[in-house]
Amino acid sequence: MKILIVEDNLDLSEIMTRALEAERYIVETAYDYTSASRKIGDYDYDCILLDVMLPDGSGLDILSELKAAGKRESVIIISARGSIEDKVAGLELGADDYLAKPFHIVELLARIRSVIRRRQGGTLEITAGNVAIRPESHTVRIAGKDVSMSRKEYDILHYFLSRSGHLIKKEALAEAVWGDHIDQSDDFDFLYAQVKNLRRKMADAGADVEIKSIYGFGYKLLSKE
Amino acid sequence: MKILIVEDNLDLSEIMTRALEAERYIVETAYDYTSASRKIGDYDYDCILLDVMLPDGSGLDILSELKAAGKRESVIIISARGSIEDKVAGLELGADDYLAKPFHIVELLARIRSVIRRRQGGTLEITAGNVAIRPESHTVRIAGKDVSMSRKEYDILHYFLSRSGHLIKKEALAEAVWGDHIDQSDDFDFLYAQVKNLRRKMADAGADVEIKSIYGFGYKLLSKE
DNA sequence: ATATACCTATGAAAATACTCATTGTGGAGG
DNA sequence: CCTCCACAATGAGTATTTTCATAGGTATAT
Repeated sequence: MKILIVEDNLDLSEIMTRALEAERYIVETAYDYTSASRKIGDYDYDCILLDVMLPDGSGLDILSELKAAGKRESVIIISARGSIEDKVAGLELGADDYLAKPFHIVELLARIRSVIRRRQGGTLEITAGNVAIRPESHTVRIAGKDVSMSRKEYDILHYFLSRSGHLIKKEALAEAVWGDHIDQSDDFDFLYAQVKNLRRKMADAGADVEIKSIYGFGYKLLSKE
Repeated sequence: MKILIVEDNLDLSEIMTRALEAERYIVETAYDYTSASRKIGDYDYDCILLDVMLPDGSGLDILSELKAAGKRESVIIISARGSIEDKVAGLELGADDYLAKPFHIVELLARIRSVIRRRQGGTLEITAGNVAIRPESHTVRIAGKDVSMSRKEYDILHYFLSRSGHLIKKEALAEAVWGDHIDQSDDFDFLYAQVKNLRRKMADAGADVEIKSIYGFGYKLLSKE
């Protein structure tokens, strides 16, 4: 279980880190909006602890970005001022829980456990148009029908769905799906081949979104027409 | 480029983090021996900045573990006492560079660049017996001859070589090579199949080490007879 | 407009990876 | 020592992934 702590108060951040590591979570930390945003883009976490007040921005903006990107991380908002506005705003933006400072570490641990448990039970879907994948079951539905996908096809579709509408660079996609086995000298034939198959499967199944090519960069998942 | 900072002084750690992130490195931090050791086991970094004095152990022990595991991370030792012993001990244990506190951030950045540059040039090998792989070129040599390996075979061999002589659990191997696509309900047929092929290739090529089965657990790479 | 260079797409062949059914093997308990 | 059962290995069949040769597109410069 991988947790990201976004908190600019170093003392508090350290206390939380130690407590969570003692519980065998894998912990990473970010101290400001910028680095938090980058880390969330670069990695997948199971849970994010999000301070609202950051030196260079609001934690709530990170939350919006996250949801806009269709990412599935659970988020617990942590706010210094026990203010109702933050709580409401946070939960409306899709946060999973809220915790006001100061709090007891055991309280935090309990919330994390509960949030993670809830998430695993919930039939979480990532969707765009009539295309949906369920990471829990590794399953794809298009236009209401289950469609079988190979592993690479699934991985690519997952990557597209979690960044629906955004520009997806070939290099980033390759890195995400194929890992570090990519020589820069390589061409992207292996990628083209998979994208071709994925496109065909999506079209055959009647998907109302499609993988557009962006010349010189990569792809973008957009609704048809 | 992913860098791990192992440093118990939070102020210093934060300063370094900000400076490195500004240079577009991906930064993670650990504040003690235990969590550093775990993170190094769980992830691959390009460079590790290692403080010698940690609350619960010595950074030099982390260095030894790293080398024992055959991992290829570059390490820069950072020591508070500008002591000669630490420097000598660190470099003897295979550290790539040494930096005494206090230091200027630019100095640190220069060292990191140099260490990473050097590493990319160097023809690093991981070996056991007459079997060697060169991660840079994704190449395997057995008994002096290049042997071609498929991707999975290479990955498995890499995992074995970096843990030569140690017990390797099936679950850990599967996790490392296949990633998260493993249902616990699954059997390990896919793994058996790959191990079989790898064994045959190694034997055919005349390797003097072999993959032993450890009943109920997994495997171990040992010299023949 | 046209040429050009560079991207991207495609089908088919080749290589690789996985599954399944079956056989072999190690070790605990009788 | 034998039996049994879970674990591990195997070969063959199937599916997936990659490579290769070739063709089709897109932007830029002429």
